[in-house]
Amino acid sequence: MTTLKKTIQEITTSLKGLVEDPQVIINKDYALGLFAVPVFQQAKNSKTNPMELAKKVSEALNKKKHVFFEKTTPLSGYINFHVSQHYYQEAVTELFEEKKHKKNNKTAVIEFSQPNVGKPFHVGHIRSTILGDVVSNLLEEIGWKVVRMNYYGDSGSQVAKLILAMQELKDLPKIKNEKDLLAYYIEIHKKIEEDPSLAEKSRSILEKIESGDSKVLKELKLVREKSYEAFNRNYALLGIKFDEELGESDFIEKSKTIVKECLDKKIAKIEPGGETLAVLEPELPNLVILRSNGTTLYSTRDLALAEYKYKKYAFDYSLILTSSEQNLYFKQVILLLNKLKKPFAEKYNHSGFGLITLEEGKMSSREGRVVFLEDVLNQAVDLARQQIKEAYTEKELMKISHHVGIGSVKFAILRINAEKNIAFSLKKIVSFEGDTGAYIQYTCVRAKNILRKTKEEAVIHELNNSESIKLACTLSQFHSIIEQCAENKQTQPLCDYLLKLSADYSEFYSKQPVLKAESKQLMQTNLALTKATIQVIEKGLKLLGINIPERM
RNA sequence: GGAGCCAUAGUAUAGCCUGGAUAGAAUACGAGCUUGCGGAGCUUGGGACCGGGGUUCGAAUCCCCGUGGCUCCGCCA
Repeated sequence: MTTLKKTIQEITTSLKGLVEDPQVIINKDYALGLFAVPVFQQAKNSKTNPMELAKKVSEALNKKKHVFFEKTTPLSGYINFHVSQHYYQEAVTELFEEKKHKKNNKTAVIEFSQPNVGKPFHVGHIRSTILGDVVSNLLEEIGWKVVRMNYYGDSGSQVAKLILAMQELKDLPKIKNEKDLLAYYIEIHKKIEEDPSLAEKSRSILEKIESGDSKVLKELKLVREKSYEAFNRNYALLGIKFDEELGESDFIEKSKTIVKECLDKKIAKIEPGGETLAVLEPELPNLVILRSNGTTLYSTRDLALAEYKYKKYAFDYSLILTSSEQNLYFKQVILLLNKLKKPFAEKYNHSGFGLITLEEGKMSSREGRVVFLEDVLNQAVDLARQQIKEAYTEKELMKISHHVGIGSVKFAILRINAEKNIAFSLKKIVSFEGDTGAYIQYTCVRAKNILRKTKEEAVIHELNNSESIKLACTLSQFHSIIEQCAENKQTQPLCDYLLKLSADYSEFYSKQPVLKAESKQLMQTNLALTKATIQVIEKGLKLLGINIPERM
C-alpha cells in the first residue's frame, strides 16, 4: 500500500466515532494541509454548526499522536490535515523502489488503430492508435496481461472500389504508394457518381473477393502491400507494436456461421429484399448482418472477431477503441452478443472518443480532404529540430528531435479528454512551451544533469521550505493517479499530473540550489527530491509512450 | 423525425461520474527575473462556468426546459 493510501486510512480510522463515513479529499492548495474532510453532512444530521463541529473534531484529533499527520486545523466546515515529516519521507522514498504491481492473472484484449486498407492513415487515426497503446501500458502497469490487437479493414467495399479503379482507370499513373491509392479512390468515386452501373461492378468485385477469385485477389494483394507499408512506417515513427494483427478477411467464413446461429435462435430474420437483419428493436435499431447478395458486412465480421478473441484469450476484459461515430453501432453489436447469450458479452466493451477534425470540417478520404499522419509527425520532428540551439552530432540531433517532436504530438492528443473533438492544428499540436510534452522532458533532462554532477547520496531528511513540501506532496500522488487512469481508461489525468509535477519541480529548481545547498543534509534531501521526480517523470512518460532524450 | 456526445477567460483546456473552501493550470497580452545545478525556465497582473427553471445548508457538477456545435439512425467502416 502506498503512503498516500495509508494516510487516508489513518485519517479515516482516527475519525471513528467523530465523523460518520468521512470523505477524505486532497486539497488543491497544499498550504491548507494536504488532506481535508468536510463535515457538512454530519453537521446537518446532528443539527450543529459545521464550523463548530470541525473545530470540536479537530481539537479531539490534536490530543492524540498520529503517524502521518501532525496536526489538524478547522476551517469553514473542513478539517484540514497537515501531514508529518514522516509522510514526506516515506512517500518520497517509496518512489525509489521500482515497485511492480502484483500480477492479477487477468487478461485484457485491447483492439485499437484499425486502419482501412486502401485508405490514408491520417491524423484522425492517431487517437485510437496512441490511446490504445497507453491504455494497454496502464493496464499492464497495474498487473494485467494485455493483448494489443490491430484489426485491419482489408476487405470492405473501399477495397472493392479500389480494385474497380485499377480496372477502370487505366490512364492514371501506376500505384507506387498509398498516396496514389488515394488518387484512385477519389477518382473512382467521381466515376461511380456519374455512372451508377459501376456501383454494380463494385459489388460483384466484393463477391469475388469473398469467393476467392484469383485475379481479383492478385489486385487486392497490391493494394494491401502498399497500405501496410504506409501503416508500418507510421507505427515505427510512433514506436507502437502489436501482439496480434488481424484483418477482416480472416473472418469472412467464420462470420457466416454466426449469421446462421442468429437465424436459428430467431434473433435474425431475412428481409423481403434478401438482406439479413438482426432484430434488436425495441432497445436499439435493427442491424443488417448480411447483404442481399450474401456477402458479409463489418457487423458480420465483428461478431466473428469477438468470438475469436474470447476463444483464443478467454479475456476478462475486452476493449475496442474507435471514434464516437461508431457508438451506436457497437452498442448494437454488444446487445446482439448478449442476445446470443455469449459468455463474454458482459466483458466486451467499446469506447468511442471524439473526432479529430480539420478546419474545413470532418476528414473525408473520398473527397481527398485528409492530412496524412506521417507528414504531421515528420513536420513535428523538423520543428523540434529547429528549436535545438546547441551543437550536437547529427545522430544526436536526429534522436533528440525525434523524441521531442513525436512526444509533443502524442502529448498534445493524450492531454485532451478523450470524449472531446479536436480541431487539428499543426501549430497547436507541435508546441514546445507551456502545457507540452517538451516541458516535461526538459524538466527531466535538467534534473538528471544535477544527479550526474554529484556522487552524494540521495536521502530525505527534514523538509523545511514550501517548495520542497509542495513537490513532495505532488510526488506522493503518483501511484493513485496511475490507478485512476488505468481504472477509467483515461490518459488526461496523468498528463495533467506530470505537468503539475514539472511545474512544482521547476519552482523548486529555481529556488533551491541542490549542489550548492547550505548543508550536507539539505543537499541530500534535495537530491532525493530530484531523484524521485526523475523516477516519476520517466515512468509517467514511458506509460504515455513518450521517450526522454538524454540532452535537449 | 428520433437518439447520443459536447458547451468553462481572446484561444485552447482541467474540474462534472462520486455536489463542498477563493473554478485550477496553459497560451496570448501587461510587468519583472538571466553568465545558470541548462531560460524549452521562474516571479507577477488582469481575464471564464451557454440561457432559464428545479433539487440542496451548498450546483460548473445532479434533474427539467431551451439555445448552439458535432455525430449517428438496415445492405459504408
